[in-house]
Amino acid sequence: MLDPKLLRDDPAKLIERLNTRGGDFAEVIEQLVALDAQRRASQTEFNRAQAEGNQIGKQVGERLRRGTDAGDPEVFALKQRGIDLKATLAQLQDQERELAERFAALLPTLPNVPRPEVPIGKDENENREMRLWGTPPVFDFEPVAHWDLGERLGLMNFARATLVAQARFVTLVGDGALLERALIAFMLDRHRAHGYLEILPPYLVNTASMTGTGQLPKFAEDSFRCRDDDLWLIPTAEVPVTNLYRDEILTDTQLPIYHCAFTPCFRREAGSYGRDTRGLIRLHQFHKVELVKFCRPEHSSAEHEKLVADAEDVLQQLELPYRVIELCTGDLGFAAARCFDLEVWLPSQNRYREISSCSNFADFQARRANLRFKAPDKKGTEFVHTLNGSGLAVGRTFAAILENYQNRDGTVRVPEALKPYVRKDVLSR
RNA sequence: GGAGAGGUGGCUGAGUGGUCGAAAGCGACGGAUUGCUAAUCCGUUAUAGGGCAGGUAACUCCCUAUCGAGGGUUCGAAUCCCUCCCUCUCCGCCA
Repeated sequence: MLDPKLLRDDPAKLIERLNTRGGDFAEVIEQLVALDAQRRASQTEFNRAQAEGNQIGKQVGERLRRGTDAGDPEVFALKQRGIDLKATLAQLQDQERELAERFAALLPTLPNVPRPEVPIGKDENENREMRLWGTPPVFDFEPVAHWDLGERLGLMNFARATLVAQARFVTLVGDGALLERALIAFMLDRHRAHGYLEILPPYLVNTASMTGTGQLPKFAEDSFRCRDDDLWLIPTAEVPVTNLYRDEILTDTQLPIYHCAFTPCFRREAGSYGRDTRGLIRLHQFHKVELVKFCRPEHSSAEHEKLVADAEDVLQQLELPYRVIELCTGDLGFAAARCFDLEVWLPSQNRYREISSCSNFADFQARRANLRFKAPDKKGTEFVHTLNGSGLAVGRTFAAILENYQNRDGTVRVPEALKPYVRKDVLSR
Protein backbone atom coordinates (compact mmCIF):
# COMPACT_ATOMS: atom_id res chain seq x y z
CA MET A 1 0.00 0.00 0.00
CA LEU A 2 1.22 3.45 -0.87
CA ASP A 3 1.73 6.32 1.53
CA PRO A 4 -1.39 8.49 1.30
CA LYS A 5 0.88 11.53 1.61
CA LEU A 6 2.13 10.85 -1.90
CA LEU A 7 -1.35 11.73 -3.10
CA ARG A 8 -1.34 15.09 -1.37
CA ASP A 9 2.22 16.12 -2.03
CA ASP A 10 2.57 15.64 -5.76
CA PRO A 11 -0.16 13.66 -7.49
CA ALA A 12 1.12 14.53 -10.96
CA LYS A 13 4.50 13.04 -10.19
CA LEU A 14 2.87 9.93 -8.73
CA ILE A 15 0.80 9.44 -11.87
CA GLU A 16 3.88 9.83 -14.03
CA ARG A 17 5.88 7.27 -12.07
CA LEU A 18 3.09 4.70 -11.85
CA ASN A 19 2.37 5.04 -15.54
CA THR A 20 5.82 3.66 -16.30
CA ARG A 21 4.38 0.30 -15.28
CA GLY A 22 1.96 0.54 -18.16
CA GLY A 23 -1.64 1.67 -18.04
CA ASP A 24 -2.96 5.03 -17.01
CA PHE A 25 -3.36 5.81 -13.35
CA ALA A 26 -4.46 9.43 -13.76
CA GLU A 27 -8.14 8.75 -13.19
CA VAL A 28 -7.76 6.58 -10.09
CA ILE A 29 -5.37 9.02 -8.53
CA GLU A 30 -7.54 12.02 -9.17
CA GLN A 31 -10.39 10.09 -7.61
CA LEU A 32 -8.24 9.26 -4.61
CA VAL A 33 -7.06 12.83 -4.18
CA ALA A 34 -10.65 14.05 -4.17
CA LEU A 35 -11.77 11.31 -1.79
CA ASP A 36 -8.90 12.08 0.53
CA ALA A 37 -9.82 15.75 0.73
CA GLN A 38 -13.48 14.95 1.32
CA ARG A 39 -12.62 12.37 3.88
CA ARG A 40 -10.47 14.74 5.89
CA ALA A 41 -13.06 17.50 5.80
CA SER A 42 -15.69 15.04 6.94
CA GLN A 43 -13.48 13.73 9.68
CA THR A 44 -12.78 17.22 11.01
CA GLU A 45 -16.48 17.93 11.16
CA PHE A 46 -17.22 14.65 12.86
CA ASN A 47 -14.44 15.23 15.39
CA ARG A 48 -15.90 18.63 16.27
CA ALA A 49 -19.31 17.11 16.95
CA GLN A 50 -17.68 14.42 19.08
CA ALA A 51 -15.84 17.07 21.06
CA GLU A 52 -19.12 18.83 21.74
CA GLY A 53 -20.73 15.60 22.90
CA ASN A 54 -17.81 14.89 25.23
CA GLN A 55 -18.18 18.40 26.62
CA ILE A 56 -21.85 17.86 27.41
CA GLY A 57 -21.13 14.56 29.08
CA LYS A 58 -18.51 16.20 31.26
CA GLN A 59 -20.79 19.04 32.25
CA VAL A 60 -23.57 16.68 33.31
CA GLY A 61 -21.13 14.63 35.31
CA GLU A 62 -19.68 17.69 36.99
CA ARG A 63 -23.09 18.97 38.10
CA LEU A 64 -24.25 15.63 39.42
CA ARG A 65 -21.02 15.20 41.32
CA ARG A 66 -21.55 18.58 42.95
CA GLY A 67 -24.92 17.35 44.15
CA THR A 68 -27.23 18.95 41.63
CA ASP A 69 -30.48 17.04 41.49
CA ALA A 70 -30.92 14.78 38.50
CA GLY A 71 -34.24 16.44 37.75
CA ASP A 72 -32.69 19.90 37.69
CA PRO A 73 -33.80 21.89 34.62
CA GLU A 74 -30.22 22.81 33.72
CA VAL A 75 -29.17 19.16 33.74
CA PHE A 76 -32.26 18.24 31.82
CA ALA A 77 -31.42 20.82 29.15
CA LEU A 78 -27.90 19.48 28.82
CA LYS A 79 -29.20 15.97 28.43
CA GLN A 80 -31.60 17.14 25.79
CA ARG A 81 -28.75 18.74 23.86
CA GLY A 82 -26.91 15.47 24.08
CA ILE A 83 -29.88 13.62 22.67
CA ASP A 84 -30.21 16.13 19.84
CA LEU A 85 -26.55 15.84 19.03
CA LYS A 86 -26.79 12.08 18.67
CA ALA A 87 -28.66 12.23 15.41
CA THR A 88 -26.16 14.65 13.89
CA LEU A 89 -23.31 12.56 15.19
CA ALA A 90 -24.67 9.39 13.66
CA GLN A 91 -25.12 11.12 10.34
CA LEU A 92 -21.62 12.58 10.35
CA GLN A 93 -20.18 9.24 11.35
CA ASP A 94 -21.90 7.45 8.48
CA GLN A 95 -20.61 10.00 6.04
CA GLU A 96 -17.09 9.86 7.43
CA ARG A 97 -17.10 6.09 7.45
CA GLU A 98 -18.35 5.79 3.93
CA LEU A 99 -15.67 8.11 2.60
CA ALA A 100 -12.98 6.34 4.59
CA GLU A 101 -14.14 2.97 3.29
CA ARG A 102 -14.14 4.12 -0.29
CA PHE A 103 -10.68 5.54 0.15
CA ALA A 104 -9.43 2.42 1.91
CA ALA A 105 -10.85 0.22 -0.84
CA LEU A 106 -9.27 2.19 -3.64
CA LEU A 107 -5.82 2.93 -2.24
CA PRO A 108 -4.63 -0.70 -2.11
CA THR A 109 -5.41 -1.14 -5.79
CA LEU A 110 -2.42 1.04 -6.62
CA PRO A 111 0.82 -0.84 -7.23
CA ASN A 112 4.11 0.17 -5.67
CA VAL A 113 6.10 3.03 -7.13
CA PRO A 114 9.14 1.75 -9.03
CA ARG A 115 12.43 3.06 -7.71
CA PRO A 116 14.14 5.62 -9.94
CA GLU A 117 16.87 3.13 -10.90
CA VAL A 118 14.40 0.70 -12.47
CA PRO A 119 14.70 0.64 -16.27
CA ILE A 120 11.57 1.89 -18.02
CA GLY A 121 9.99 -0.72 -20.26
CA LYS A 122 6.75 -2.31 -21.41
CA ASP A 123 7.23 -6.00 -20.72
CA GLU A 124 9.74 -8.77 -20.12
CA ASN A 125 11.45 -8.06 -23.43
CA GLU A 126 12.79 -4.84 -21.97
CA ASN A 127 14.23 -6.38 -18.83
CA ARG A 128 17.89 -5.62 -18.44
CA GLU A 129 20.46 -8.39 -18.28
CA MET A 130 22.81 -7.45 -15.46
CA ARG A 131 25.36 -10.26 -15.58
CA LEU A 132 26.02 -13.80 -16.72
CA TRP A 133 27.74 -16.35 -14.55
CA GLY A 134 29.20 -19.63 -15.70
CA THR A 135 29.04 -21.17 -19.12
CA PRO A 136 26.24 -23.42 -20.32
CA PRO A 137 27.64 -26.96 -20.64
CA VAL A 138 28.36 -28.32 -24.10
CA PHE A 139 27.05 -31.83 -24.75
CA ASP A 140 28.16 -34.23 -27.48
CA PHE A 141 24.64 -35.66 -27.33
CA GLU A 142 21.12 -34.27 -27.21
CA PRO A 143 20.48 -33.18 -23.60
CA VAL A 144 17.49 -34.89 -22.08
CA ALA A 145 14.69 -33.06 -20.23
CA HIS A 146 14.84 -33.44 -16.47
CA TRP A 147 11.51 -35.26 -16.28
CA ASP A 148 12.71 -37.97 -18.62
CA LEU A 149 16.03 -38.25 -16.83
CA GLY A 150 14.29 -38.29 -13.48
CA GLU A 151 11.77 -40.93 -14.34
CA ARG A 152 14.34 -43.14 -16.05
CA LEU A 153 16.55 -42.91 -12.97
CA GLY A 154 13.59 -43.67 -10.73
CA LEU A 155 13.98 -40.36 -8.90
CA MET A 156 10.48 -39.11 -9.53
CA ASN A 157 7.08 -40.35 -10.54
CA PHE A 158 4.41 -38.09 -11.94
CA ALA A 159 1.73 -40.69 -12.71
CA ARG A 160 1.52 -41.89 -9.13
CA ALA A 161 1.32 -38.30 -7.88
CA THR A 162 -1.62 -37.75 -10.20
CA LEU A 163 -3.22 -40.93 -8.87
CA VAL A 164 -2.80 -39.76 -5.30
CA ALA A 165 -3.61 -36.10 -5.91
CA GLN A 166 -3.89 -34.44 -9.32
CA ALA A 167 -1.88 -33.31 -12.28
CA ARG A 168 0.92 -30.88 -11.40
CA PHE A 169 2.11 -32.88 -8.43
CA VAL A 170 5.18 -35.07 -8.19
CA THR A 171 6.30 -37.94 -6.03
CA LEU A 172 10.00 -38.07 -5.39
CA VAL A 173 11.42 -41.53 -4.88
CA GLY A 174 14.61 -42.90 -3.37
CA ASP A 175 17.59 -40.77 -4.34
CA GLY A 176 15.16 -38.23 -5.76
CA ALA A 177 13.77 -37.64 -2.29
CA LEU A 178 17.33 -37.65 -0.98
CA LEU A 179 18.48 -35.05 -3.48
CA GLU A 180 15.56 -32.79 -2.62
CA ARG A 181 16.32 -33.09 1.07
CA ALA A 182 20.02 -32.52 0.41
CA LEU A 183 19.29 -29.33 -1.50
CA ILE A 184 17.13 -27.99 1.28
CA ALA A 185 19.73 -28.70 3.94
CA PHE A 186 22.53 -27.33 1.79
CA MET A 187 20.73 -24.08 1.05
CA LEU A 188 19.74 -23.49 4.65
CA ASP A 189 23.28 -24.15 5.83
CA ARG A 190 24.64 -21.59 3.37
CA HIS A 191 22.18 -18.94 4.47
CA ARG A 192 22.75 -19.60 8.12
CA ALA A 193 26.44 -19.09 7.48
CA HIS A 194 25.57 -15.72 5.97
CA GLY A 195 23.74 -14.62 9.09
CA TYR A 196 20.14 -15.56 8.37
CA LEU A 197 18.13 -16.89 11.29
CA GLU A 198 16.31 -20.03 10.26
CA ILE A 199 12.54 -20.07 10.69
CA LEU A 200 10.19 -22.99 10.26
CA PRO A 201 6.81 -21.29 10.11
CA PRO A 202 3.24 -22.50 9.86
CA TYR A 203 2.22 -23.62 6.39
CA LEU A 204 -1.35 -22.51 6.96
CA VAL A 205 -1.97 -18.86 7.65
CA ASN A 206 -5.00 -16.72 8.39
CA THR A 207 -6.60 -14.15 6.13
CA ALA A 208 -4.95 -11.24 7.94
CA SER A 209 -1.51 -12.64 7.10
CA MET A 210 -2.40 -13.19 3.46
CA THR A 211 -3.62 -9.63 3.30
CA GLY A 212 -0.56 -8.32 5.10
CA THR A 213 1.83 -9.41 2.39
CA GLY A 214 -0.54 -8.56 -0.43
CA GLN A 215 -1.64 -12.02 -1.62
CA LEU A 216 -5.17 -10.94 -0.80
CA PRO A 217 -7.50 -9.69 -2.01
CA LYS A 218 -5.99 -9.61 -5.49
CA PHE A 219 -4.68 -13.14 -5.81
CA ALA A 220 -7.31 -15.17 -3.98
CA GLU A 221 -7.89 -17.46 -6.94
CA ASP A 222 -4.19 -18.40 -6.99
CA SER A 223 -4.26 -19.76 -3.46
CA PHE A 224 -5.58 -22.88 -1.80
CA ARG A 225 -8.02 -22.15 0.95
CA CYS A 226 -9.49 -24.06 3.88
CA ARG A 227 -12.89 -22.52 3.91
CA ASP A 228 -14.03 -24.02 7.20
CA ASP A 229 -11.16 -22.52 9.14
CA ASP A 230 -10.23 -19.14 7.64
CA LEU A 231 -6.86 -20.60 6.76
CA TRP A 232 -4.86 -20.57 3.56
CA LEU A 233 -2.06 -22.82 2.36
CA ILE A 234 0.96 -20.58 1.97
CA PRO A 235 2.01 -19.79 -1.60
CA THR A 236 5.47 -18.85 -0.30
CA ALA A 237 7.29 -18.58 3.04
CA GLU A 238 7.25 -14.84 2.50
CA VAL A 239 3.73 -14.82 3.94
CA PRO A 240 4.28 -16.40 7.36
CA VAL A 241 7.78 -15.01 7.80
CA THR A 242 6.94 -11.40 6.93
CA ASN A 243 3.86 -11.58 9.13
CA LEU A 244 5.95 -12.72 12.08
CA TYR A 245 6.19 -9.07 13.08
CA ARG A 246 2.82 -7.83 11.89
CA ASP A 247 1.37 -4.96 13.96
CA GLU A 248 4.62 -4.66 15.85
CA ILE A 249 6.87 -1.72 16.60
CA LEU A 250 10.43 -2.97 16.49
CA THR A 251 13.31 -1.14 18.13
CA ASP A 252 15.78 0.27 15.65
CA THR A 253 18.54 -1.80 17.24
CA GLN A 254 16.70 -4.99 16.24
CA LEU A 255 17.22 -4.11 12.58
CA PRO A 256 18.22 -5.46 10.19
CA ILE A 257 16.50 -8.82 10.67
CA TYR A 258 17.55 -11.64 8.33
CA HIS A 259 15.46 -14.78 8.14
CA CYS A 260 15.68 -17.86 5.99
CA ALA A 261 12.94 -20.44 5.85
CA PHE A 262 12.29 -23.70 4.11
CA THR A 263 8.65 -24.41 3.37
CA PRO A 264 6.46 -26.19 0.91
CA CYS A 265 4.58 -23.72 -1.28
CA PHE A 266 1.10 -24.25 -2.66
CA ARG A 267 -0.21 -22.50 -5.73
CA ARG A 268 -3.26 -23.15 -7.81
CA GLU A 269 -1.56 -21.88 -10.95
CA ALA A 270 -4.90 -20.72 -12.23
CA GLY A 271 -4.57 -19.44 -15.75
CA SER A 272 -1.41 -21.31 -16.67
CA TYR A 273 -3.02 -24.46 -17.99
CA GLY A 274 -0.95 -24.91 -21.10
CA ARG A 275 2.39 -23.92 -19.63
CA ASP A 276 5.13 -26.17 -18.27
CA THR A 277 2.80 -29.10 -17.99
CA ARG A 278 5.66 -31.53 -17.59
CA GLY A 279 8.41 -31.72 -15.05
CA LEU A 280 9.23 -29.84 -11.90
CA ILE A 281 8.94 -26.29 -13.20
CA ARG A 282 5.34 -25.55 -12.34
CA LEU A 283 3.64 -27.63 -9.65
CA HIS A 284 0.80 -27.06 -7.21
CA GLN A 285 3.15 -28.02 -4.40
CA PHE A 286 6.86 -27.30 -4.42
CA HIS A 287 9.64 -26.60 -1.98
CA LYS A 288 11.38 -23.32 -1.61
CA VAL A 289 13.96 -21.80 0.66
CA GLU A 290 13.11 -18.17 1.14
CA LEU A 291 15.16 -15.22 2.33
CA VAL A 292 13.35 -12.39 4.11
CA LYS A 293 14.83 -9.16 5.40
CA PHE A 294 13.54 -6.27 7.45
CA CYS A 295 15.65 -3.14 7.52
CA ARG A 296 15.74 0.61 7.89
CA PRO A 297 14.61 2.51 4.79
CA GLU A 298 18.04 4.00 4.13
CA HIS A 299 19.60 0.53 3.99
CA SER A 300 17.18 -1.28 1.75
CA SER A 301 19.05 -0.75 -1.51
CA ALA A 302 22.30 -2.11 -0.11
CA GLU A 303 20.44 -4.96 1.60
CA HIS A 304 18.78 -5.78 -1.71
CA GLU A 305 22.16 -6.14 -3.44
CA LYS A 306 23.36 -8.40 -0.64
CA LEU A 307 20.20 -10.49 -0.81
CA VAL A 308 20.70 -11.08 -4.52
CA ALA A 309 24.33 -12.01 -3.87
CA ASP A 310 23.25 -14.52 -1.22
CA ALA A 311 20.83 -16.16 -3.64
CA GLU A 312 23.48 -16.19 -6.36
CA ASP A 313 25.90 -17.83 -3.98
CA VAL A 314 23.75 -20.96 -3.94
CA LEU A 315 23.91 -21.26 -7.71
CA GLN A 316 27.64 -20.58 -7.71
CA GLN A 317 28.27 -23.23 -5.08
CA LEU A 318 26.27 -25.67 -7.17
CA GLU A 319 28.16 -24.49 -10.27
CA LEU A 320 25.01 -23.91 -12.25
CA PRO A 321 25.21 -21.34 -15.04
CA TYR A 322 22.81 -18.47 -14.57
CA ARG A 323 22.13 -14.88 -15.36
CA VAL A 324 20.75 -11.98 -13.37
CA ILE A 325 18.19 -9.71 -14.92
CA GLU A 326 16.59 -6.60 -13.59
CA LEU A 327 12.86 -6.37 -14.27
CA CYS A 328 11.78 -3.26 -16.09
CA THR A 329 8.90 -1.11 -14.88
CA GLY A 330 6.39 -2.96 -17.06
CA ASP A 331 7.32 -6.40 -15.72
CA LEU A 332 7.67 -5.47 -12.07
CA GLY A 333 5.37 -7.28 -9.64
CA PHE A 334 2.53 -5.38 -8.00
CA ALA A 335 4.17 -4.87 -4.61
CA ALA A 336 7.79 -4.57 -5.73
CA ALA A 337 9.69 -1.31 -6.00
CA ARG A 338 12.63 -3.07 -7.61
CA CYS A 339 13.28 -6.67 -8.54
CA PHE A 340 16.08 -8.88 -9.78
CA ASP A 341 15.40 -12.34 -11.17
CA LEU A 342 17.94 -15.12 -11.20
CA GLU A 343 17.56 -17.42 -14.17
CA VAL A 344 19.28 -20.78 -14.35
CA TRP A 345 20.35 -22.48 -17.55
CA LEU A 346 18.17 -25.42 -18.61
CA PRO A 347 19.93 -27.34 -21.42
CA SER A 348 16.87 -29.22 -22.65
CA GLN A 349 15.02 -25.95 -23.15
CA ASN A 350 18.15 -24.22 -24.38
CA ARG A 351 17.36 -21.16 -22.31
CA TYR A 352 17.46 -19.54 -18.90
CA ARG A 353 14.50 -20.12 -16.57
CA GLU A 354 13.57 -18.19 -13.46
CA ILE A 355 14.80 -19.81 -10.28
CA SER A 356 14.69 -16.88 -7.90
CA SER A 357 13.02 -13.52 -7.68
CA CYS A 358 14.52 -10.98 -5.29
CA SER A 359 12.37 -7.97 -4.52
CA ASN A 360 12.65 -4.79 -2.54
CA PHE A 361 9.16 -3.80 -1.43
CA ALA A 362 10.32 -0.66 0.34
CA ASP A 363 7.54 0.28 2.80
CA PHE A 364 4.72 -1.10 0.64
CA GLN A 365 4.24 -4.39 2.50
CA ALA A 366 5.19 -2.87 5.83
CA ARG A 367 2.38 -0.36 5.52
CA ARG A 368 -0.14 -3.13 4.89
CA ALA A 369 1.19 -5.39 7.59
CA ASN A 370 1.79 -2.46 9.93
CA LEU A 371 5.44 -3.29 10.49
CA ARG A 372 7.15 -0.38 12.14
CA PHE A 373 10.25 0.53 14.03
CA LYS A 374 11.16 3.29 16.41
CA ALA A 375 14.38 4.98 17.32
CA PRO A 376 14.32 5.91 21.00
CA ASP A 377 15.64 9.42 20.42
CA LYS A 378 13.16 10.21 17.66
CA LYS A 379 9.51 11.01 17.92
CA GLY A 380 7.05 8.77 16.14
CA THR A 381 7.52 5.54 14.27
CA GLU A 382 8.61 4.64 10.76
CA PHE A 383 7.69 1.75 8.53
CA VAL A 384 10.45 -0.76 7.98
CA HIS A 385 11.47 -1.83 4.51
CA THR A 386 10.90 -5.46 3.61
CA LEU A 387 12.78 -7.53 1.07
CA ASN A 388 12.64 -11.10 0.06
CA GLY A 389 13.93 -13.55 -2.49
CA SER A 390 14.05 -17.23 -3.20
CA GLY A 391 17.23 -18.85 -2.16
CA LEU A 392 16.24 -20.95 -4.13
CA ALA A 393 13.21 -22.69 -5.59
CA VAL A 394 14.20 -26.28 -4.75
CA GLY A 395 12.34 -28.12 -7.50
CA ARG A 396 13.75 -25.90 -10.20
CA THR A 397 17.22 -26.32 -8.73
CA PHE A 398 16.65 -30.09 -8.80
CA ALA A 399 15.68 -29.85 -12.47
CA ALA A 400 18.70 -27.68 -13.30
CA ILE A 401 21.08 -30.13 -11.64
CA LEU A 402 19.67 -33.11 -13.53
CA GLU A 403 19.90 -31.33 -16.85
CA ASN A 404 23.27 -29.61 -16.43
CA TYR A 405 25.01 -32.57 -14.78
CA GLN A 406 23.67 -35.32 -17.05
CA ASN A 407 25.91 -37.84 -18.76
CA ARG A 408 25.45 -39.55 -22.10
CA ASP A 409 24.41 -42.78 -20.36
CA GLY A 410 21.55 -41.08 -18.56
CA THR A 411 23.28 -40.89 -15.18
CA VAL A 412 23.74 -37.62 -13.32
CA ARG A 413 26.84 -36.39 -11.51
CA VAL A 414 26.31 -34.93 -8.05
CA PRO A 415 27.62 -31.36 -7.70
CA GLU A 416 30.68 -31.15 -5.48
CA ALA A 417 28.93 -28.95 -2.92
CA LEU A 418 26.14 -31.50 -2.46
CA LYS A 419 28.31 -34.57 -1.99
CA PRO A 420 28.47 -34.20 1.81
CA TYR A 421 24.68 -34.22 1.82
CA VAL A 422 24.01 -36.88 -0.83
CA ARG A 423 27.04 -39.05 -0.02
CA LYS A 424 27.21 -40.25 -3.62
CA ASP A 425 29.13 -39.13 -6.69
CA VAL A 426 26.61 -40.20 -9.32
CA LEU A 427 22.89 -40.82 -9.46
CA SER A 428 22.18 -43.94 -11.46
CA ARG A 429 19.66 -46.73 -11.60
C1' G B 1 -15.62 -33.02 21.44
C1' G B 2 -17.08 -31.76 27.06
C1' A B 3 -16.30 -28.25 31.27
C1' G B 4 -14.28 -23.77 33.01
C1' A B 5 -11.24 -19.07 33.08
C1' G B 6 -9.73 -14.84 30.67
C1' G B 7 -8.46 -10.88 26.85
C1' U B 8 -6.47 -3.44 29.86
C1' G B 9 -0.34 0.64 27.91
C1' G B 10 6.81 -2.39 26.45
C1' C B 11 5.69 -6.14 30.58
C1' U B 12 3.12 -7.35 35.45
C1' G B 13 -1.45 -5.76 37.11
C1' A B 14 -5.62 -2.45 39.47
C1' G B 15 -9.93 -0.42 37.86
C1' U B 16 -17.98 -2.53 37.74
C1' G B 17 -21.21 4.03 34.78
C1' G B 18 -18.88 10.52 35.27
C1' U B 19 -12.19 15.05 33.90
C1' C B 20 -9.92 7.10 33.05
C1' G B 21 -5.76 7.21 27.95
C1' A B 22 -6.45 4.66 32.34
C1' A B 23 -3.61 3.54 39.64
C1' A B 24 0.65 0.98 41.18
C1' G B 25 5.00 -1.80 40.23
C1' C B 26 8.81 -3.32 36.78
C1' G B 27 11.60 -2.01 32.63
C1' A B 28 13.48 2.05 29.55
C1' C B 29 15.07 7.16 28.98
C1' G B 30 16.62 12.17 31.07
C1' G B 31 18.44 14.68 35.42
C1' A B 32 20.42 15.07 40.66
C1' U B 33 23.65 12.65 44.06
C1' U B 34 28.27 9.41 43.69
C1' G B 35 35.88 8.17 43.57
C1' C B 36 33.63 3.67 40.53
C1' U B 37 29.56 0.33 40.77
C1' A B 38 25.25 -0.25 43.49
C1' A B 39 21.53 2.27 46.00
C1' U B 40 18.47 6.64 46.51
C1' C B 41 15.60 10.91 44.81
C1' C B 42 13.03 13.86 40.89
C1' G B 43 11.05 13.83 36.09
C1' U B 44 9.67 11.57 31.34
C1' U B 45 7.75 7.21 29.13
C1' A B 46 1.39 4.26 23.90
C1' U B 47 -0.29 4.57 18.92
C1' A B 48 -3.04 6.57 15.01
C1' G B 49 -5.98 10.24 12.40
C1' G B 50 -7.34 15.29 11.91
C1' G B 51 -6.49 20.79 12.64
C1' C B 52 -8.75 26.50 7.81
C1' A B 53 -3.18 26.68 15.53
C1' G B 54 2.28 28.25 16.00
C1' G B 55 7.48 27.60 13.87
C1' U B 56 12.05 27.59 7.80
C1' A B 57 12.50 23.06 10.28
C1' A B 58 13.38 19.41 14.20
C1' C B 59 9.05 20.21 16.88
C1' U B 60 5.13 22.34 19.91
C1' C B 61 -0.05 23.01 20.83
C1' C B 62 -5.35 21.64 20.20
C1' C B 63 -9.23 18.04 18.92
C1' U B 64 -10.67 12.98 18.09
C1' A B 65 -10.21 7.71 18.34
C1' U B 66 -8.23 3.27 20.55
C1' C B 67 -8.78 -0.96 27.37
C1' G B 68 -9.63 -8.26 21.69
C1' A B 69 -13.50 -6.87 17.30
C1' G B 70 -18.37 -5.23 16.06
C1' G B 71 -23.15 -3.58 17.64
C1' G B 72 -26.61 -1.82 21.69
C1' U B 73 -28.23 0.92 26.34
C1' U B 74 -26.98 6.03 28.31
C1' C B 75 -26.28 13.04 28.38
C1' G B 76 -21.78 9.95 29.41
C1' A B 77 -19.04 2.98 28.77
C1' A B 78 -12.57 -0.05 30.12
C1' U B 79 -16.90 -0.61 33.42
C1' C B 80 -23.87 -2.74 31.81
C1' C B 81 -26.28 -5.90 27.54
C1' C B 82 -25.78 -8.78 22.75
C1' U B 83 -22.83 -11.12 18.79
C1' C B 84 -18.21 -12.69 17.07
C1' C B 85 -12.85 -13.67 17.43
C1' C B 86 -8.75 -15.22 20.16
C1' U B 87 -5.88 -17.21 24.34
C1' C B 88 -5.33 -20.30 28.60
C1' U B 89 -6.61 -24.54 32.15
C1' C B 90 -8.79 -29.44 33.08
C1' C B 91 -11.02 -34.00 30.94
C1' G B 92 -11.57 -37.03 26.50
C1' C B 93 -9.48 -38.25 21.64
C1' C B 94 -5.26 -38.18 18.43
C1' A B 95 0.16 -37.53 15.42
